[in-house]
Amino acid sequence: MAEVQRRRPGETREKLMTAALTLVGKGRHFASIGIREVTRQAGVVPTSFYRHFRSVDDLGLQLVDELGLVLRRMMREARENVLQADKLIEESVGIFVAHALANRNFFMFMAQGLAGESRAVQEGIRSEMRFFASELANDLRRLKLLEQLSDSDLDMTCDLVVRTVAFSLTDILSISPEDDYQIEQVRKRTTRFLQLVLIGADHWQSG
Amino acid sequence: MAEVQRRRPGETREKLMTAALTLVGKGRHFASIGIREVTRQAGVVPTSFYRHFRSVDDLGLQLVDELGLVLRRMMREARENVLQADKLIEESVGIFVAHALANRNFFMFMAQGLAGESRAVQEGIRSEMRFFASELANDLRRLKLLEQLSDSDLDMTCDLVVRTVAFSLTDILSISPEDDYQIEQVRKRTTRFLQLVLIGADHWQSG
DNA sequence: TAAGCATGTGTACAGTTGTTCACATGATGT
DNA sequence: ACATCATGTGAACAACTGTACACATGCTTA
Repeated sequence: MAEVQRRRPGETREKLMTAALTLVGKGRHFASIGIREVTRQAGVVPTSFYRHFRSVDDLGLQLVDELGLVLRRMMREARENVLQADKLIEESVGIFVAHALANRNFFMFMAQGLAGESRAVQEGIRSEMRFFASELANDLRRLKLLEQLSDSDLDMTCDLVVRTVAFSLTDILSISPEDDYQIEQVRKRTTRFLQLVLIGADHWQSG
Repeated sequence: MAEVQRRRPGETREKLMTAALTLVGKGRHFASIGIREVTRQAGVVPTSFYRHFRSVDDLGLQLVDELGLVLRRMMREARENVLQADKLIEESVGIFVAHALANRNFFMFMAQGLAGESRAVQEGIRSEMRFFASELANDLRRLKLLEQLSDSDLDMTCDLVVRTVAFSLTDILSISPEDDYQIEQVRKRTTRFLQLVLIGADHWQSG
């Protein structure tokens, strides 16, 4: 009676997750999305939702995990492409902006989640940011940059860097993706922000 | 038949706005709040809502205006209390944290709105932040601080300061208001962030 | 082959939603 | 005094919501 279901396992699960992201990308806020809405967007019957998620918040939590993967991919690319230290900031910001544009929906979800309504999602994203910051600290040590800073001062600096970049996210996402000029403006401004921060770190407790 | 209505004009309007803020303070996200929910919280019949607002988004817009007043009060207090330049950052951060705790719901609304679903609210909050940054730039000029910076570099610096503080907001709001220890931690960290930024600005284009 | 499991479907239902309508009240201006 | 206005009320509606249930399908393992 029903359709033939020659589908690979987890297909509907994926459809539901991308459906949620699609809705977010369309401007809806994650906190205002309902089960029926997601299933409708995914082209699936409402009941199917419960086969994979306990609630929309649960789906959000699993999205955070995938967000982690996206961030890790981004870090890897940055590490492969940023070779000389003098262009480090510009290159990194460029890669970040590119990823933000390529995974717009994911990053929108992230920006929303920071002040979202699910405490768990909030904590998940926060934890991803901490991880990102600590990896950044490792990289700086490896590149022998800011060597005079203590571990805790370096951590603070990286924390500030990650925050600054994260805030730029809201700038990028509020711009139409085709508006190259404005994107370029944000890229430049973010680069200057980070330069300012790193100059500050360089003179920290020594000026 | 109905109750006697010896009420001053705009009373229900206020009740509705504080009701919305109360819901936000209870952890709900503004984007997921409905008309009936607000009116229920305000102890008013649903129809009354339309007497004052076109929609929940409209109410949000008017909340942004009031948020502006809160921010201006905060600025005034900072200007009155911060006299000597050497304690400027610590004092300002202290005042900010105090206001964030005192007007928790308002600031939660602000944090949510930055990545919210109403483009208009988003733009409103962004504009408040710009205003705040430009006022800060004025103050720094008046206090003869960072004099060597060009106007545009000073603007950038102030922008970064405001962003950093705004991000700290999400830290503060994710902490229980009674957890004095954690609040103190955030205060210290934010202070160090700003010191880092200002040191960077001090050496900008000169190191 | 048969049993069990994961996955998907259709129907159903009670509760909630946004919105409209006709009406009641007190204040205001002429 | 009287008409008008701003504000508040209650009842009603169709549309939508989350969730439960019984059932169908194909895959896996024995």
